[in-house]
Amino acid sequence: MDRKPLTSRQLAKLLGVSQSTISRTFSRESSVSPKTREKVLKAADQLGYRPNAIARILSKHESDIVGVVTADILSPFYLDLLNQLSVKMQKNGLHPLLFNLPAGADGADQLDVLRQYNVRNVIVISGRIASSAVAKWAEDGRSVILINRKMDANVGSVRSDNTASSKLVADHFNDLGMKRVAFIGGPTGTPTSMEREAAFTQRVAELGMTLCAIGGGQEYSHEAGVEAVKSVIGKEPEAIFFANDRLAIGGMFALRGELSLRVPDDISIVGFDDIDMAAWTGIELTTVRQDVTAITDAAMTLLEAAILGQPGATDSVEIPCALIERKTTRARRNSPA
Amino acid sequence: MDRKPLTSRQLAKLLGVSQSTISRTFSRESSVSPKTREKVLKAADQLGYRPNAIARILSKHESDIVGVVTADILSPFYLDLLNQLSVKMQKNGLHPLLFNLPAGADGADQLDVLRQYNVRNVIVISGRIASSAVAKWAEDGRSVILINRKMDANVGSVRSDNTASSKLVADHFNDLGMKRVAFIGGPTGTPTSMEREAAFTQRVAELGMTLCAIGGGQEYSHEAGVEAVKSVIGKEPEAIFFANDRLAIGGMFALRGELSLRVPDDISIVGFDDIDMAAWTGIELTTVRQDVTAITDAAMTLLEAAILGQPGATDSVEIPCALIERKTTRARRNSPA
DNA sequence: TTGTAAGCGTTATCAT
DNA sequence: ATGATAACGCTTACAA
Repeated sequence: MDRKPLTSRQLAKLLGVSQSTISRTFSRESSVSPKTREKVLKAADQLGYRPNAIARILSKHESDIVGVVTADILSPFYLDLLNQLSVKMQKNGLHPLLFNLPAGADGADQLDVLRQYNVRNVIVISGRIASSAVAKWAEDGRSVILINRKMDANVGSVRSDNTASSKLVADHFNDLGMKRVAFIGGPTGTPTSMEREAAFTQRVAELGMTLCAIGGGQEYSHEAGVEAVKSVIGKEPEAIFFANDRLAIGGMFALRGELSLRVPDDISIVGFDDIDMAAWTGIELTTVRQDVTAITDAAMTLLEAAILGQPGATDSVEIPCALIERKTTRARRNSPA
Repeated sequence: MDRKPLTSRQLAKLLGVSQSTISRTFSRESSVSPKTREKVLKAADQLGYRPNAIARILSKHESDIVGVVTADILSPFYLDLLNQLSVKMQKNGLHPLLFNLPAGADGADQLDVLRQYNVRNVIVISGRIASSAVAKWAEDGRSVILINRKMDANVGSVRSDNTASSKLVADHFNDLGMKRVAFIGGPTGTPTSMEREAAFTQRVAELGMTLCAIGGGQEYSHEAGVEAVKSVIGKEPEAIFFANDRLAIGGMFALRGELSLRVPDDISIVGFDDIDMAAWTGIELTTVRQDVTAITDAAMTLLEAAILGQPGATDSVEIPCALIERKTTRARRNSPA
């Protein structure tokens, strides 16, 4: 019923103090006598007074709203990321204004809107946003933090270490005695997928295994995994590394179903991400775990630096991944290993 | 580099018009001559002027920010919901400010924050927010739209029709010639799960089948599905209805794996939601589809009504669900059907 | 149609 | 430590 919230001016009048006194008791380091501060705080609490955030933003030119730009949040991995990010932001008094890029959008419009809201800091989870838009944003004194994406521009980024972890997979296959291995990638041209492929390929060669096939190139979807496996199975790989878990699980189902092969007895497979499904009874996929907690923690650190104007805000941090061995890899049959 | 965005006052001076003229050309139905309007628009475009949203909100007391309160967005179903909701909001010039309730939060604080931002409209996806907080919000002239949740208070809601669709499942089992069926629910006390159970139970009785077991009561998780199936299998049900797809898929894996039963040859199962996994090769779960598109469309309709102050904003709309028959149900063995 | 001026609810800079 | 008062960038009567 109290349609109009109390303003600082009204509260001030009620307490017989000046409006600035109210303002001061609600801003950090300001000079108010403990006595009046307490009086104000108590009255505010009783009457339900809250400083108006919009007015504060207008006056201070800085808001505690943080733009979060995403696109195609299909994967549970992104969900997890968004989840953790949003609770951590809240814990720090920051509020995520969400922008989900529709098909075809390059993010420039969205950043424009953010600018209208006096937002200075943005976290980008989507790979689809245009570099030029990001660069322009960063140029006029605003900050952007890229997740799992790299850019030359002067922006912060936090990414999983695709290179080291993909080598881990090659090493694992080698330990298992594999000779012929395959890679199944995500959409052609995706930096992430390309990095994983390059590192895996290189390490495979170093170890003297042969990369007998490369598949994928479509979407990061279950069905793409199914199809890719079929296109690759003719080359008789003993082990397949998939660019993510969805592909891998699709591949596993195709292998066990239509192709009548046993995983891991006949063929080993490894995914990437460690989405929660990967651990499920009946799936138990060996995979590379992206440390979402570490990623979001790092992102928050960069964000805090950006807000405080500290130098670290444009750091580029790389988060190590771990190989989680579950039940889809096994030593090669007839292998001495 | 242009750290300070152009203001309407500066633009006005540049064009030799008054500041209000600028304001007027950017507000809907205002009296500006076509000539000056065009002049202003052109200059604004060239110089990159954008009206400052924060100042507008402060002045107009209404913002195009919409609060979105969620919790435990684990399920792909919620992901889909959030995804669609966010793109549809954007399409209407609305911006979702995301609040992800941390464990133990009842949402009151989050609504308080929203109030500080002059936001009037909130969409609640979480079942965890306290009714009292919602009621209080609705009372002081603000609107809330509940998704898949019902409340007595004067608030809008859009929900899937749990009752009718659960009966559909019972009918399906009956058509298949089943005699003994079971239900596996979500967390005890969850309204959604209770509704599904009640309707299913009632219809099962009406059709003369026997409900031989009720399981679940833990989380909506894969592992809970695995465990629940084990606890229920002793009663020898011929078909099981799960309160959601995650449970059902967990149950299916347990059935096919540890329990060595064939699905659907030995036992039929049906889920709820129709998350994308349900359609995957190798899963192909028969399930009740929640029409996320219809749900989000309805939510947007309510939202628009709320914004325009129209009466429909507190409607309670129910969205029908469809039974999607895939490969986890089959006529009972030795059944005449 | 256009301009003037008074808010909107803060913060910040002065005095006192 | 506290109180005036001028921004902040807009919207909106009211006047011209």
